[in-house]
Amino acid sequence: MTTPAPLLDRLRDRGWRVTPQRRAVAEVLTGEHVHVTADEVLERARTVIPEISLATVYNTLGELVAMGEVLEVRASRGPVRYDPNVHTAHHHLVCTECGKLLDVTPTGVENVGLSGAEAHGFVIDDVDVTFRGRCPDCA
Amino acid sequence: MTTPAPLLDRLRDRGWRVTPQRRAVAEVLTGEHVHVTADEVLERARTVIPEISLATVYNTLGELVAMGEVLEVRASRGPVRYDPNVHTAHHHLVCTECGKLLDVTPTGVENVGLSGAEAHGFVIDDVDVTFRGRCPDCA
DNA sequence: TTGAATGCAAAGTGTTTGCACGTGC
DNA sequence: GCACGTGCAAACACTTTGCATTCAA
Repeated sequence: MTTPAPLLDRLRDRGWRVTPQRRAVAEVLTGEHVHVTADEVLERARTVIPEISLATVYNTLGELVAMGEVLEVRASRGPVRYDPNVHTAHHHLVCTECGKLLDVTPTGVENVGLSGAEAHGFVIDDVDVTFRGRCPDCA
Repeated sequence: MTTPAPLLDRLRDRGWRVTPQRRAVAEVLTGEHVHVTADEVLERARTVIPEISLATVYNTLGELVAMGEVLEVRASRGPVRYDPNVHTAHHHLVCTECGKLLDVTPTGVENVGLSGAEAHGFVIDDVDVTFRGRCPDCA
């Protein structure tokens, strides 16, 4: 139905052992769902593999994050959200009241970076820009 | 020894009931300690009020955050850090390996903002910019 | 005096881990 | 076949909560 996840191919190439569970998690993330929690991934993966466990979901998500295929997004409260949209630069807008989370791509922030001296010797992997406020419903 | 916390005055003006515990927490945050955890605040506050409880520390920190006097900083793992430096615009640099946390004030990022349309009707309170990477020790 | 703040401990939430069993390569 | 992945449940780290007691104003 959806596109046949090139994600899985990439993972196999990296030596990933492809199991039904991992495939299910990858498929959930390949869909259009933008910011899912581990529980939501579990719930959706269960429609394909009813016996998949939360531990496996966490394991898999953790590996995907480590491989740079998925981004962790933490709002002020509540569980971590996983964002499979790593290939389009974007930032986040989060409601401190209800936790609503939106993508934003403000103009003029794309080139946020650190000069050599400012990096304090760090190897920078990524920059996370989060706008906090209250959404129309909560304000 | 340090400056006599105008923070407390500000809080009293806002109708805060000033208790020894709250004073102790405020004093910890008035010091030069940049990014403290709730436990560290407890530990330091105990040197003044040995019987202060963790619950009170959390209560007080939560109120200070709600009042905008303290900022919450969440690294990838571990407990929330509290940053009393709200009056100088700055961003954070965090090591994804060991959790080390540094302040940075990169040039050219000060005016990060959202245009009306981009805000999606949100009332923006603040912007949080976090650079993630590995520190010299971990890289 | 009196409502707000405190301390304690128990409950909660989200995530990680240990280990026996199962399975992709 | 064997190392790696899985499911389960218990452990875990951090934070919040309920309630009787204390105390700042």
